[in-house]
Amino acid sequence: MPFQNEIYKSAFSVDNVIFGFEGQNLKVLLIRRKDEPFAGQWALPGDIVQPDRDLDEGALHVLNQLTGIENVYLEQVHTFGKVDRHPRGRVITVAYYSLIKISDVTIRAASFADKVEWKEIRKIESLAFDHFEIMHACLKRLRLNIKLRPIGFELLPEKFTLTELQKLYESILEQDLDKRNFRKKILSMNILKSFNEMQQGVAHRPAKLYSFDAEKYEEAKEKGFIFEI
Amino acid sequence: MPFQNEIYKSAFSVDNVIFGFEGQNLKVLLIRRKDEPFAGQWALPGDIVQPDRDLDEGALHVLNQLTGIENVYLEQVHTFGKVDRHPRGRVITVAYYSLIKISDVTIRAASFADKVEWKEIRKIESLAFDHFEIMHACLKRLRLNIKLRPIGFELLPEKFTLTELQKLYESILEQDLDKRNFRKKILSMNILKSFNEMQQGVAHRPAKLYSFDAEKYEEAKEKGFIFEI
DNA sequence: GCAAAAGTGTTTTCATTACACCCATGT
DNA sequence: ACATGGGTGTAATGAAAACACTTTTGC
Repeated sequence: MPFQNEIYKSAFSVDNVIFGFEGQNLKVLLIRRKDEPFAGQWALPGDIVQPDRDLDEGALHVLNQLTGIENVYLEQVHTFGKVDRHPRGRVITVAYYSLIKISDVTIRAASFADKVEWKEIRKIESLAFDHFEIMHACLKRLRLNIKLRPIGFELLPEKFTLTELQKLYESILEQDLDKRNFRKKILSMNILKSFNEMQQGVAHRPAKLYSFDAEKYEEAKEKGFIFEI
Repeated sequence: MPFQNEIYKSAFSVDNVIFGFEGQNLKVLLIRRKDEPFAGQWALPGDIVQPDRDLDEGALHVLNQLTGIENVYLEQVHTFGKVDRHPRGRVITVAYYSLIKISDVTIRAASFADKVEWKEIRKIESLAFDHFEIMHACLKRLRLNIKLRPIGFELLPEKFTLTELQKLYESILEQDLDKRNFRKKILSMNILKSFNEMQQGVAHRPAKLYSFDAEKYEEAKEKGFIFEI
């Protein structure tokens, strides 16, 4: 086998596009690389896959190192394997995205990163390796999935207002939605539970708080309900 | 590192689910394995990825070896990497599917296969490794994509009748479609060209022949047309 | 009392569904 | 002449889109 004795001999890695939502903006968790190649540049968090670790576990491990959290929505998107995508040799990478609630985590630097930060996705202009392309492939997939599965809630705090949910959809889909139609549609699905609890300390009429009701959703699904925005 | 000195030490491969359509049935091209493990069993055609070959090329190479053809619709679906998916060590495999016109090709055995055959997808009950699962992941993806992109034509001869097209959709989606509504929808898209040519030698009124007009489709797409069945 | 976002229904428009009979050909 | 699939239109239904004003709070 070729490359038998090289460190970077055909290796595979996982990269994880970690999405979060804050202040009406979709964000991505990036690291600043400590080492060459691309030292000092922003990149997606990723890691070489250990021979005794499943791919999904590898992606979760990366996330766990940066945030300490364990249970998150994770989805495999695509595998990038161009021969020359890594300057040091053949590295095939499996791209994942995760959805997390920014307010629930505190990020911390990891061994492979010098700095870790949430970046607004719309302001990112380039990344190390082919990570910019990877990020966009994941965003594209997220756009598709968020319309067909109730995963948007993964990005919001446990309790949220309907307007927050709408803003989330608008920022991911990059299109404005009609307030009345959006609320009508979501509420008619019957997959939210509401509380007798209101938003606090806002300088306007406070909004009602809701949360996603996974049980109701499962029941509805049994009966043939199909989520669609 | 485990598997350090074995041939199968962390390797990656591609597997290609090659779909074809014949006699109102969706089929898949399978090989019968010559060697252990799983010698004598049916499996998806696949190969180890050479270090100097892109993943897509790897998938096309497999197809080319079995059929001799080169230009086909190819799509990456998912990467399977469970630690124990291969009995001889860690092998991560990238799954693709291809769509080909059965009538255009003659299949031939390849070095790694003892026999190569088109099998009706509905009659396949098990495959070597985790190939059954892989095949179904690809079928699921095909079902999704065929509704959103004009790729069904890849499975039909250059010229086809509307009923053939409908049967193709019905067999992939596993649901019956209304003849009048189907024709209305397809024809209203304006992405087919028709010929003054009819089906020959059938014991009923001969049907008109159509083919997919890629140019018209591209033009329509520019103007915002979105294919959807 | 003013600014700011919450909350709420009705009408119009368009796409989807359901449905049945005559036509052209081979045997 | 009969069997077989080809070809065609209209009405009913339901989902999506468009649209504007009143309410509640903090300051």
